[in-house]
Amino acid sequence: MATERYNAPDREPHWQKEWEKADIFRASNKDLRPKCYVLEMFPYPSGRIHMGHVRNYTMGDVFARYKRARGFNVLHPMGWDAFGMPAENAAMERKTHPGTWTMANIETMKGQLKSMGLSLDWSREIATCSPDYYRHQQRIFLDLLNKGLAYRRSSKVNWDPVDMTVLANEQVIDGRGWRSGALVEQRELTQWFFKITAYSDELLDALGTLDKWPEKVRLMQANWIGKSEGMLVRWALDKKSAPKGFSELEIYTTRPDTLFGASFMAIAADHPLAKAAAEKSPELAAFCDECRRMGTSVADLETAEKKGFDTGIRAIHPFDKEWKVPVYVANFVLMDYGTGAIFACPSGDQRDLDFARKYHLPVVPVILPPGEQQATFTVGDKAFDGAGTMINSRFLDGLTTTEAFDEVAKRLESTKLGKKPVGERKVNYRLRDWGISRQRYWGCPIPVVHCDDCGVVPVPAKDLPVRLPEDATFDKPGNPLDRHPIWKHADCPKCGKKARRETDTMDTFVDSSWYYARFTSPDAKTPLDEEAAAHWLPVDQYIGGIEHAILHLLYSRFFFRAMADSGHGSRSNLREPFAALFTQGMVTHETYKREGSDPAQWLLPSEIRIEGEGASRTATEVATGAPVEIGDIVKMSKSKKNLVDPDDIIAHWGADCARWFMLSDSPPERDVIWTEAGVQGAGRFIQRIWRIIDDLADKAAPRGAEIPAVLGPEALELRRASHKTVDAVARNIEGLRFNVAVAGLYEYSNALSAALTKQSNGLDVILREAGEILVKMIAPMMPHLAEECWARLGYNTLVANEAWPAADPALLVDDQVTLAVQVNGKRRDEIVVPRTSDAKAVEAAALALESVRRALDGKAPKKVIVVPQRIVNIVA
RNA sequence: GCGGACGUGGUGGAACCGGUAGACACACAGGACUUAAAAUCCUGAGCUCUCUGAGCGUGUGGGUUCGAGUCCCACCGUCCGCACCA
Repeated sequence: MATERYNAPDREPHWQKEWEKADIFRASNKDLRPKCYVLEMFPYPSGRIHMGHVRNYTMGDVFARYKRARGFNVLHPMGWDAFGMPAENAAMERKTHPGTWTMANIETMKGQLKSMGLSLDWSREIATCSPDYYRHQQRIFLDLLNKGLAYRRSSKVNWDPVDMTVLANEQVIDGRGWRSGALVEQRELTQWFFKITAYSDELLDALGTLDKWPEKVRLMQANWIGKSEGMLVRWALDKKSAPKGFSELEIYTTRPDTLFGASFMAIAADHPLAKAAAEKSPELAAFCDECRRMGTSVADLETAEKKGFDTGIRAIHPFDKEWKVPVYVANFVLMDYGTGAIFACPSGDQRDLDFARKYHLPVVPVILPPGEQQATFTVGDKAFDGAGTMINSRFLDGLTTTEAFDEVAKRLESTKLGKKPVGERKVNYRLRDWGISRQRYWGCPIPVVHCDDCGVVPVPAKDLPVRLPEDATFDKPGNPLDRHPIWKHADCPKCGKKARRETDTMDTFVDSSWYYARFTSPDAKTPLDEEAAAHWLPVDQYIGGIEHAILHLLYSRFFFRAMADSGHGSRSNLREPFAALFTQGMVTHETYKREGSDPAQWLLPSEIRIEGEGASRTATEVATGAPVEIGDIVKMSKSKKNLVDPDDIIAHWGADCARWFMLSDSPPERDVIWTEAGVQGAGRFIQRIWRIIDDLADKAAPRGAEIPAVLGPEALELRRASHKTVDAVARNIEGLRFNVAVAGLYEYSNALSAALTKQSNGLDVILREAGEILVKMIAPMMPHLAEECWARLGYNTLVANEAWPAADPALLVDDQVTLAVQVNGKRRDEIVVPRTSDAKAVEAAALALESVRRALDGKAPKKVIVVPQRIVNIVA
């Protein structure tokens, strides 16, 4: 008996080589077995993998390996989201080329991923920064352009005047650029857009079909799309008060039913009418400026009170020429939603009510909430925005809210102002088109040329890819493509005259909007091989972080459709790319900072030592012996330095240990706390499995031994446990409840070690079965250890190629069942009866119990409820 | 403000469709082995009490039910998302 400890760091590379030699994870497009496409969100090659990657890829790998064992033809590819800002920043800081930096990172991280023992098909590897990838993206872009799904328009951007670059909203902090600290300007810039709004309804409706997506993500996307059904209503302006050239004001409302509660109109500071009015009033102009400044900072918005300024303009109520309503510029009205103008009904909208109270504007209740009396109903400081009965609303009085909406719509649609109807029904969306222009180097070039005569001219398909110039410079701010001496000079493909290349590159979300589809045919001459796409797609299980709930996942859903509609679909006419989505939680860790440091000086977990337990735990810095404060448990991050390096864990404990830890205890969708104790626990379990198999290999019957017809009780008990566990673990892996599967495996190994000390008829044969079952069950989770155990059991094959063990249904049910016995709902005892006992026999057995008689205290039971195989409840 | 999720031992968490609450693990305590330690193995443990028994117990308070962690209502707390969306 070899009682040596299992040396994971020594054995893991061996098995990784064996898998590679056997090339077992390569997926064939021609395989006839049912397919299963398992995908984890591909990483940005930032330099090294982190624990979040370890968790994400472990989950995907368990699922992929399990599905392989279940006989599926599994596609499990990996690639690199390789374009993006950090590479350019690194280029600036270290004077390397973004491409060099990125490729070096990919090499490192690929090695790290390999050391995790993932069952990946590396033959399909994609890096989005490779011209072999982005040439196809450019091709798709041109086809979208052709279909009108890509277009240019002027739009406002956050401009950093120091870095000379456009910033995303999240890069603007307190009105300043996140890197430069410069005050961000709002600039009008002509930008490229994708027409995602053309799919608003489809994207919203199809959410209903994504039943294997988390409800939370679907809800977030639905809110993001933000569909509302309302009306556009044109209000005539009182001629005497209106600026020249303005005769009406068009507003958007979702509550035309409350039209008779109108108290004032409110328009955005950027509304043309506001601008016109401001020309004559310096005070108004000043107010508008103030509103615009507010727009930059979210923190200001949160605390800002509702403010307005009376323009002096009066609007005429659509149902009453004599009724004039003041027009205010208000800081809470947004120019880019609806028409940038609203009518306000204070009794039905809290915001309007606050405003009306502040400026002493009329508040007329028009909806009587259910259960209220009109005579006594008054509006205090709470608006009522629910459904009810119309009051104070002339011809609408007595109608329900919905009926009133329809009635107003009907009347406004048939009334004319000028030549057009006063009102029309209008569905509005919060969703805006996707701006994809980035004034940066390290992204996919937008393949068009600007010609003075011909305008925007697409680069002909035969000239793709438009490659990034290798010799760009990164020594100063601004767009390296724009200042490159020759790159942007191109001849117009149409007329041949000198023209300028587009110097914007695409948002990296474009790259990740179709990589999953490219994996199905990574070498195809066209963006997609429609046969391969039809074969593999949709992705059967997609796994990634919740932070991509909206943008990446919504863009991908859009882009996949847009591709299909511009000639790059799958043969199966699929619309949704991801059939099932799982969002895993973050990896968190305690934080450590030098005592009394302010600003905090954080220390790495590896730089400190912890003593004591529980509340009396203290930490000191290893290098200096200085005291260290133990802080909150938060997401692992560079800034808090609460990082554990996967390489260190793998080198010391092995990949299986890291994988097992990631799967244990915490439900996968919740955050997991990385602790040293947890790693040790996982490490102990690995040794325990090894000892069990080692011991079992000596005690068990030889391979292929027949299971005897009659088994001793211990043997039968173990056999039942084996088959029950197979069944439970399978169901838990299918449902991605890895922590529950892990608990089942712990329980099973307890049963197995106990069985190893027993004697029973046929036990040796059952031990052999049990050992093989155990190894096959841990194989998806701890694949290296499983191979080692498989070899110890006498095989020279790979357990990675073995089928998942079949659970015998006959062994999943027991002959005897234990029933709890309750008296008046309180558990008093339990009885063991044959599973097939009838209710009468169970009742008799329960009533005969001493504990039951004592609880009944001589009283006769009123009623006895017997739930077969579950419980007996005696009602006294 | 709106929307959503979640509250279970010292800790992470389990509990299928309303049927024995606390599986499994971590931490802890005791024991075995050892010169000793580590490792390993065994045992114990929700809380309380008048302790061979009983009471209480899944954030709080109600309700439905023979029976509620699970369903319903109200409240409290924590976390997340969106944010003046007309």
